[in-house]
Amino acid sequence: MKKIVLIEDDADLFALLKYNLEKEGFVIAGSQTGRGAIDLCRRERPDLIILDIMLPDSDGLDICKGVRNHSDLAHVPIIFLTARVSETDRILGLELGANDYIVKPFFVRELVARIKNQFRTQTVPARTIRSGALELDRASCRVLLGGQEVSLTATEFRLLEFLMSRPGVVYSREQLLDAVWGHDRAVTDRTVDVY
Amino acid sequence: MKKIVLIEDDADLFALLKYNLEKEGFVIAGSQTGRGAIDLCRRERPDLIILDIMLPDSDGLDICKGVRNHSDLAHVPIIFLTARVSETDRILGLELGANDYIVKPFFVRELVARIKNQFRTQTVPARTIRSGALELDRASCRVLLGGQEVSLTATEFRLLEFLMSRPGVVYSREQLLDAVWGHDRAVTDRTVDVY
DNA sequence: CGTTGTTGTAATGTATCTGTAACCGAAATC
DNA sequence: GATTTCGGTTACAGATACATTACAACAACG
Repeated sequence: MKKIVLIEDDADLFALLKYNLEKEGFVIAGSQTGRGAIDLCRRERPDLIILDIMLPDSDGLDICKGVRNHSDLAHVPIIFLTARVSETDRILGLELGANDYIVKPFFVRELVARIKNQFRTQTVPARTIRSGALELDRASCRVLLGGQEVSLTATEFRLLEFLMSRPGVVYSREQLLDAVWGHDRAVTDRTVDVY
Repeated sequence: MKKIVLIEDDADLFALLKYNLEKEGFVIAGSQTGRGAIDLCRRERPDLIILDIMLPDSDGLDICKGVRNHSDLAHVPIIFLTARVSETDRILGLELGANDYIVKPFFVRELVARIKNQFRTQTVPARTIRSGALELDRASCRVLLGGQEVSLTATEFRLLEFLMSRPGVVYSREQLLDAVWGHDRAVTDRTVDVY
């Protein structure tokens, strides 16, 4: 199930979108203010973000930048809602990293089509990751060391997958807990040491 | 070996794609102009066509139409390259017959994945799948174990078919429910365990 | 050189997960 | 209308994965 964070200050539009997107089977977390939007995304780990550009308390583009600066969120597709065609140039400015936009007023059906399109166009992660004699197969959830299968538990596998997919990158215990154990964990950081 | 015709006017991108696709084992014939693209395809009889939408001398969509009007080429899958998300609507316009598209800039890996996906979805699924002593016949919906027929219920068969057609791949209960039971299921995930 | 804080590892208790049998309702079949 | 079959749920027991803790080794610091 794909999770979407929706940032839109207009209460009516917010409700309309939430209702329709949930009917489509998406899980919606949302906020009607820009303040705290990034924290919301960090907590919710959405698969996609829908962002109104004009917010009373902040600029959607700033939120976009903030999201992109977060290593965990940098890859999450963002679709902008904008009231003016004239803004679209700003939106698609390369380094901002918007993936798509839609101009108000729009048909919900079209937004849904664009959302699905984002999910479809996302890059497929490689099936196997290699590092020296170590080989990890995402599809079969198996790990080979020098051709020999290594038996791992689910958590061990997830941790190894996370690390191997970001070779050479150093993470704190906190970050590893967030990434592998999830945000709603109730786990000491010493657990990471053990694993 | 699959042959691909590549129509892309940007010389750098053309060379990059040609290099990478050949490394993937595809045979590449190509042109950096739209003029004569259809004749090229008629000569080369490719298994797939990659087509830039914006060409200096012609519109990729016209080439697409031309290809589709040729009985020999009508069935060849076409993947579009486009610079703008906003063009995707035009591309997917039904009667044009594009099979897929990818928005620039893209990862070569993703294009390769889409190409393979085209080839994969084209192939007719085998009538029987085998795994060790187990043999599943899609047409007759029968399963043999060591030549001996095994009596399965419909749901059991669908589940086994799903798993056997993707040997070695691990799925969560959630995924299996989606695949075998359908999205509008009203079923506990423990049901998967039982099956 | 002693103290303090940090990290690796094995042991441990527990909570969760998983396999299986029994059960139940609905639909199909006789 | 009775019976069978199928699909789904539930209960229970056994397995094991998980988080924690304790302890030892080590590093850091004064």
